[in-house]
Amino acid sequence: MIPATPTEDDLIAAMEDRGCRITQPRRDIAATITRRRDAFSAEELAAELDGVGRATVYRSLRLLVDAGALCKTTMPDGSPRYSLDNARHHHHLVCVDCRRIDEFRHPSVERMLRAMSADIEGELVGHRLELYRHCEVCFAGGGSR
Amino acid sequence: MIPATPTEDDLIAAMEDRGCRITQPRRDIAATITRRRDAFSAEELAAELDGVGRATVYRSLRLLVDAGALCKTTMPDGSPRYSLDNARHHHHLVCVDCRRIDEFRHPSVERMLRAMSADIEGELVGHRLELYRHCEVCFAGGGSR
DNA sequence: CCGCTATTGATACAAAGTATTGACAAGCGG
DNA sequence: CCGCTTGTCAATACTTTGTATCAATAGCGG
Repeated sequence: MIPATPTEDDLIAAMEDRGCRITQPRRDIAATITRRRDAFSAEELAAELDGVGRATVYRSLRLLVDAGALCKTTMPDGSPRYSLDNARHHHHLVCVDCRRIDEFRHPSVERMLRAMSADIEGELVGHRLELYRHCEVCFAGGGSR
Repeated sequence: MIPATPTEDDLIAAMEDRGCRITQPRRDIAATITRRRDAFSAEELAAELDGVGRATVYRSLRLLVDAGALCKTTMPDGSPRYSLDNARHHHHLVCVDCRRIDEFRHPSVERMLRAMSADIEGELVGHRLELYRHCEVCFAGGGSR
């Protein structure tokens, strides 16, 4: 079974599974997130959701990240963006031009982690890996402008 | 030649090399950074430097990161810490308990990047890799408390 | 020693959240 | 069906990690 991009209902189910009440603001947030295809910042999302408090947006984003339905990715400048979580375990490929975020999985990542854990003292508990690139669209379109 | 941990003079030289004036605040910052062995936050450093403005601390940290004398590392919660940069190209091994930051180099990282760049469209321009662990000291001392 | 200009400290502002608070409202217990 | 408990809400204040502005100062080059 290939994990597909989560739908609005998937997001709502993810919140339900965590024992949360399904409120109108949370429905609105789930709908708005799934409607857009690209990665977004918390403030962008809040701006799109008139009538939903900023704090509620942040709380819901954290909820969805904790539930594994969303990913929080770090841009090269350190600012965060959120995107739907498609696959079980993956890393992010971030376009430094258009800020598009793609997920990828590559066996060499796991191989690298295995190789390193043998050489590292203590116990590995997690990692963060992000790759920055000019995506194929931006690269073709002339990288510098 | 094995690159050693930078000294106060190395930090000052790094700033000089960038065409900066060597001022008393910058001397103080270089001295304070090299005196402590561990990673630190910008606010911690500013608190230790009475008489040096917060803005100056942040400006100097950026300068030293740009000059390659310091590394800015992201903790699992996303907050940044600074540490002296020992080696040319490396990644960070962050202890989630004591927040100690070690540098490491492992050929499998470069191998992974090479393997992936073949499978990735566009042009890779950078990456971020951090490994989180319980370090050998904290692991031995009983990880949970 | 003088003057140019980088640098400074103070302060305000910005971005990305978190904590608090009073108001609701949803579900439950009877 | 009523009332209570408790989760959630919007608004707002605060926090953290910086950056921008600006008048005053102090390096450095001659």
